Order: sequence, then structure tokens, then C-alpha cells
Amino acid sequence: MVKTLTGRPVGRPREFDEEQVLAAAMDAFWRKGYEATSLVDLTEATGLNKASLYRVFGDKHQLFKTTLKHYAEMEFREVTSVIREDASPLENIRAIVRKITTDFAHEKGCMITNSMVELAPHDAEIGQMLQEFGEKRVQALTGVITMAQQAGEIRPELVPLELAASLMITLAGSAAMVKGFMEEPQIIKNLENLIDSWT
Amino acid sequence: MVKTLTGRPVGRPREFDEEQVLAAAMDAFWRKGYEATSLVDLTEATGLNKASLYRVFGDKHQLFKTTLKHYAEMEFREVTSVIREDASPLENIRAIVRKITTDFAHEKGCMITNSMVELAPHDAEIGQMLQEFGEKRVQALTGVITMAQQAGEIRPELVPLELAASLMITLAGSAAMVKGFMEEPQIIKNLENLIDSWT
DNA sequence: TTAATATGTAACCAATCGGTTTAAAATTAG
DNA sequence: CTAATTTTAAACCGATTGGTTACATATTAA
Repeated sequence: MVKTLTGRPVGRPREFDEEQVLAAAMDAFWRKGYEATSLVDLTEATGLNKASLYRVFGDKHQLFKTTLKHYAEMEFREVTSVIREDASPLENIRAIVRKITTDFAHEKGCMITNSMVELAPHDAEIGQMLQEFGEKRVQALTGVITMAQQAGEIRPELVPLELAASLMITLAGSAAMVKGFMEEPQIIKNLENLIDSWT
Repeated sequence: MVKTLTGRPVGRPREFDEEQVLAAAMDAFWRKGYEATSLVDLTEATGLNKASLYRVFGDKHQLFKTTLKHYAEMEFREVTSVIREDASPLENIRAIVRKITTDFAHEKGCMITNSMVELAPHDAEIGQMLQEFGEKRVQALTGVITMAQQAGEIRPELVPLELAASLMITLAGSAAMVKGFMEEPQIIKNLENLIDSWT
């Protein structure tokens, strides 16, 4: 795409918003997973035809990686946005967990957990991405947990990194269970019990 | 299949053992999931050709349901088999959890969790099956937890059904995490911490 | 206006999908 | 032996898969 001096690209202008298309494709993959989402599904979800989709985002696998990255960034942004400077660290942890679980809405679960279960063992590239996203989240959680402990809201004998791992596992389990076995209130209650057990 | 007076069926005898074929098909689905496992994969895994597979087990979806049921029954049998009359209830719970996690071997995870994540929201029939398997496990866990509590090994203020739900969620999360994000020792340590927190 | 560039649509493509048919081979009953 | 029954293997089937090409359309720069 060649840009001109005025900033507008040469040639026929796009009829779609790249961000919206990406969001729609992400939603399709999030709902049905990688394998079960066909190119036809993607054209219906995005409103674009196969050729445009291919030209702009590459093949299905590349598009999936892009949507997965989009999801991870969106999720990280939204989750960190609930952190309040004026709230206590433990209150922030509770808010983060609530935010994450409400994002599981409508049986879609968590796209990262979904992808880990569906793809990680036989798709090294995706596995790598998921590991990076996961480590980033572990670090972030370990950070706020450490803060809460320093503020005296978490028992001093507990190890922040272990609590973060425990929370990761419980969140992943929650994301799996919400897809047909448990209701949201039960899942939230369990998470609140877990955090209570740290105090 | 018409049986004769001698008990042997009329016609050419089968060259395969139905149980072995089912186990091989189960392993293929367990490893790669429903969508990503093609009929060709199944013929290679089982040694049978498509026609035989189809005649004996029905279509791919029926075969999947059969292997899923096979998995659930196998798993339940193996897990209950580690229970020792001479061990304390809490020791039995620990043994059960260890057994379940060792069955996650080699990044395959848990076939029930895998199927819940991949299929439950858009395959009502599979969703129903998974719900039944899950409820059976919750009941079994609630049973041993109640016994442990009555034996004084678990604090009396804790609710057995809630602890069972907590364990279910943690096990599902462990099954997801083992597929590329966490190592088995870390997962087992987390589960032991959880059970310790009940005492 | 003309040349260059980019987009959108539809037709096209080979490969693979799940599934079925056909016919040879192997066995039992009579 | 023959007839009946069942299994196996391979060829076959239409539909769908992911992916590509061809071309008319729209826009910019010059």
C-alpha cells in the first residue's frame, strides 16, 4: 500500500474498518475455535470476501495469530484498566478477577484458554504465543499480590508467585467450566473463596 | 451379526479387537480433539479402513461419543481404584488427585476438559454427556470429602460440595495448563496446597 | 486525461473432508 | 460341495476445505 504526500493511500479506498473486521474474526474464533471456524464463517462474520480477507490478513493461520494477539492485548488493557490507585491492592485483585470472569460471558470462555486446550500441543507457534501471554499475566498478578502482601492484606508466609500460579490455574478452570458445566455465580464464589483464603 | 449354535458368528471373522480399536480411536481424539482428527487419522490410529470403522462404530460423531464414554468410564474406574479402605479419607483424596493429574500425561490433558472447551457450547449432545460425567465426579468427590470431614481431617465450617466444586475447577484448570504452560510438579504442588488449605 | 495502484467480487482450483458402494476374501451352515 | 453371511480393501462420491486468479471498479498522482 503506497502512501502519498497527503497521507491518503493510492488506489481504491477500503470499504471496511480493519479494526472492526479483526474484532469480528476474533469473535468467530473465540466462539468456535480454530478448526471449526471455516473461511466461509469468517467471511460471514466480517462481511469481507475470502480474497480481501486473504490479501489483508494472510491465510487462516496468520489471521488467527493476529486475532489471538488482538485478544491478549485487549484483555490485558481492559483488565489493567479496572485497577484503581485509591483502592487497596486486595480490592484491586478482586476487581481484576471479577473483570476476567465477566469477560467469559455467553459460554465463549477465554480465547487464550480455548486456544491452549485446542492447539498448544500440536502448534508450536501458537504454543509459544500463549506461553508469552501467560507469563505476562503471571508477572502482573504476582505484582499486585506482592503489593497486597506488603500492605498486610495477605498472610506473610504465602509466596506471591505460588498464589499467582494458583489464580492462573483457577481462572483457566473457570474458563473451561463456564462452557457448559457451571454457572457464573458459582465460579465467582469459588474465586472469592480462594482470595479469602489468602487473608 | 447372526450368531450360530456354537456361539461363533457366521461369516468372515474380524481381524481386529473392538476394545483395542476403541482405545486407539480414543487416544487420537484425546490428543488432537474432535475437529482436527480426520477419518484418515482414525484409520491410521486404529489400523482399520474407513468402511469397517463406519460399519462397526457409525459415523465420526457417533464414534467420538463412544470414545468419550469409554474415556469417562475408564477414568472413573481407574480413579476409584486407588481408594484404599485402610487409608484415611484425606489420604484417599490426595491419592485420587495424584491419579487424575498423572493421567494428564504427555500434554494430552483430560479428554473431558478438552471436549468441554472444544465442543460443549455448540454440540448439545456432547454437552449433555459432559454434564453427566461431571456431576458424577462431583458426587464422588463430595462423598469422600464429607467422609474426611466427618473423620475430622477437614475443618467443619467448610462445605463439602463447595470444596468438590473448587477441586473440579482446579483440576480442569490443571488439565488446561498442562497442555503447554505449566509442568506437572507445579500443578501437583498447587493441588496439594489446595487440599492442605482444607485441614 | 492517463498511468499507476488498490479494492471488491466472483469464478476457479486442487486437496481433503466425511461417507458409501462394490466386489473379493473368509468363514459357517446345511 | 453350495448358499448365506460377514469382513476387508479399494475405488468412488459429492460437498467443503483453504487458497488463488482474473477482472471490473474506484481512487490518486501527474
